[in-house]
Amino acid sequence: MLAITQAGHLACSSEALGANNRESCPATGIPVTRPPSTEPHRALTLRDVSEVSGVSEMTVSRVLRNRGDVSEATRTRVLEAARRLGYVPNKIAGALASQRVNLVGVIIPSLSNMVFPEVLSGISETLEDTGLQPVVGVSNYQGDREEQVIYEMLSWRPSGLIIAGLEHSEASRAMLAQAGVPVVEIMDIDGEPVDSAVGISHRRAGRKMAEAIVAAGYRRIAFLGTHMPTNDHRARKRLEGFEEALAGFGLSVVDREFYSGGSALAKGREMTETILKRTPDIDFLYYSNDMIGAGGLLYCLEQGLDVPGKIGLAGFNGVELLDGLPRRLATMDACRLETGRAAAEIIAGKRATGVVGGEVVEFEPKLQPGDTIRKA
Amino acid sequence: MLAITQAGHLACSSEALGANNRESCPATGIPVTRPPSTEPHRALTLRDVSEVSGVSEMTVSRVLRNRGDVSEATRTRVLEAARRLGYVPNKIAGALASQRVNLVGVIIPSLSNMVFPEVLSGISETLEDTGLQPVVGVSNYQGDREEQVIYEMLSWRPSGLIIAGLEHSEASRAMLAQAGVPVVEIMDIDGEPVDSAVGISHRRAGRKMAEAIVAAGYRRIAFLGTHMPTNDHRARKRLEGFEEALAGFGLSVVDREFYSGGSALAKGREMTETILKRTPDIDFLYYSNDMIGAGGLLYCLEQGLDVPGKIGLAGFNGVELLDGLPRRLATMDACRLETGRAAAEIIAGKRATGVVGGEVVEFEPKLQPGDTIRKA
DNA sequence: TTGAAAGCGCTAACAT
DNA sequence: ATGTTAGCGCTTTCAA
Repeated sequence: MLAITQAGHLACSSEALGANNRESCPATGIPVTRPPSTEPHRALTLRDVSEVSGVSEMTVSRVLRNRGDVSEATRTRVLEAARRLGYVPNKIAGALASQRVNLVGVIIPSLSNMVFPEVLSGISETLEDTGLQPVVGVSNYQGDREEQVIYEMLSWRPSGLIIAGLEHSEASRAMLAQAGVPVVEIMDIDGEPVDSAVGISHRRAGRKMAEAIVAAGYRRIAFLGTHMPTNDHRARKRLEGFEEALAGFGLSVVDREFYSGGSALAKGREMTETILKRTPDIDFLYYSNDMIGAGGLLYCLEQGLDVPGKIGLAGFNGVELLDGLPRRLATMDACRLETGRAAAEIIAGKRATGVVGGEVVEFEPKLQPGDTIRKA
Repeated sequence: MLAITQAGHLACSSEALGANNRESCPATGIPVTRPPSTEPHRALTLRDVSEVSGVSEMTVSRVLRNRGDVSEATRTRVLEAARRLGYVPNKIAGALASQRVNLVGVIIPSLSNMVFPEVLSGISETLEDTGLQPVVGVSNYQGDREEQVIYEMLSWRPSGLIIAGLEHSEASRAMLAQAGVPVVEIMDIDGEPVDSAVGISHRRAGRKMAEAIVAAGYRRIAFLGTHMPTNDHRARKRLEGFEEALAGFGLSVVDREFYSGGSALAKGREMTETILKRTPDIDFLYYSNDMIGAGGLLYCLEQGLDVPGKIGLAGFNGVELLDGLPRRLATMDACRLETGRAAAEIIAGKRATGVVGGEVVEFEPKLQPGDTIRKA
């Protein structure tokens, strides 16, 4: 099942050894100066470029950063030398000296849920032309892990921090508050941000969906979602808003089913089968995400159920995937791309500002009725 | 659609200023307490902790890194002081002084294709207990962008670099070769790695699939995939291997269809419809990825086609998603998790080794026949 | 337009 | 077990 080949080749190129060590690649059999294996790799410094180009380190530094006035002649010579040597500046030293770091920490719970990579895309897209670089940390939905990641990131003194959610341990909140750089909490605005926040109100999203469902005439409504003891605050808030709105209509969720782990599509099928067998008169299935909703939809269609006539379905997130299903699942867009963009803009715009201000950007989740909810 | 609230609070606490927030007015020498609002945030240093705890900076440093012998009493006092102040070490300074950086650069083409986040999971899982931290860079399938990202990453002097693919610009290869740290090229081993490589042979994967298809008795075989002018080398190699093997049986691909962009599931449907209308006697559809394959499968089932009797289908990647489909699409596992793990192990195991060795780890892609290919 | 000196905050190496 | 000294490679500041 697993084959391992030991190639044991030497990554050797004459250029790799720098200008000041003439030697040949061992493979060719031509005499060499140094045995490569004993040569500890020494990274090039400004000094090397300085010596080769014949100008001071300071001038080399200026050229490489496009700072200050440098004569065209000098500029050319320096760039040429740097290129020839393959010089790569040491940002660690640069950052220490300048007290400036072009890194933005981004902390998300997971990479397996497409929702987060999508927000990331928005962030990285917006950061692209600001000279800032996102650095991603993953907390695995664990508070203590999140704490570690925050600590780790702050120790690199980034220009800003973007972090998913508003719920963090006390220690985490303390670190964020003291960070001295803009902090943007994303994907949820139902709560008290440490600094800035960008996202949608999940309570509101839940409420809106409930209103749409009731308006369409459904009454025996069930909820299906992830098992969310403490972790998935956003799903919990959505459910809270959902039930709150139902209560306003004198209704409540007639049954519910939870899962954790596994293929969401398959789980959606199973849960749907389970809940419909247990409570056959359900006329609407509200899923906490689109993938389980899609699984449920496939199940219902296979069973020949009348969707959306006898039974309606809705998910949450607005994932692109839904486009190819036999029927378009009703869902609600979580504005992930916009959220990522706005968060990045806050960080980018705040650079070099001493004052830490708080800004809350709320996006309005849009209902996408699809084909699985009756027209009102 | 978009609401913005300005909260404008100041993230300022007396603790943040450290123990020495009492200072003298330069002019009069009379002690004053500074108004917090005008206080530009100054990050705490070892020195602050040293002063508060009453031991030297060096000892504080030792405690914080668990290095060397420190008395339990001192240890406690230092930790207490650090905790109270909310001290977060400056890794930039630490890295510069120690010449060691616990970062591993990971460069992938995209985050939108779940394949890459999955490899990332394998990497980050394995790195977790090594003290190393992955830093992710995205190249958007663009060679020049990749070059920039490599440059940017190397300028932080990471302990290693993991990069998708074997095809890079000349400048990129030069940088990688000179990096002086282990470099692992992943997800493809058909080519000449700069240093180490981990992944599967896509040529071989294509060949294997062709053999399985022919063995099952299919003869009118079509290919559907991404439009791959220069970018998707892995898909290209797969197709090459596929056609090569077909040729061995005296067969060739009878039709082909390409797409780019959009929802893969929806595209899979469209392409399948198109190609089947154009060439009705096709008896096998080989897709370059599972998502378009799933779309095609849904289409075929809706059309009432006899799958796998009259027409067979296969995808590539072995994505978990397939589990919930009406029928399990035949596919080939690309060993993404294992690839991520092995790459991370190479980096972790090589730390502090001066020698640059090359190691090639090949995984064997496994055919998952599913329910869309006839039993031979 | 260019150069010299003085750190940035930490750790290695060497005292004590 | 703890402290002292001398940088790490760069940029800031000031001088020429």
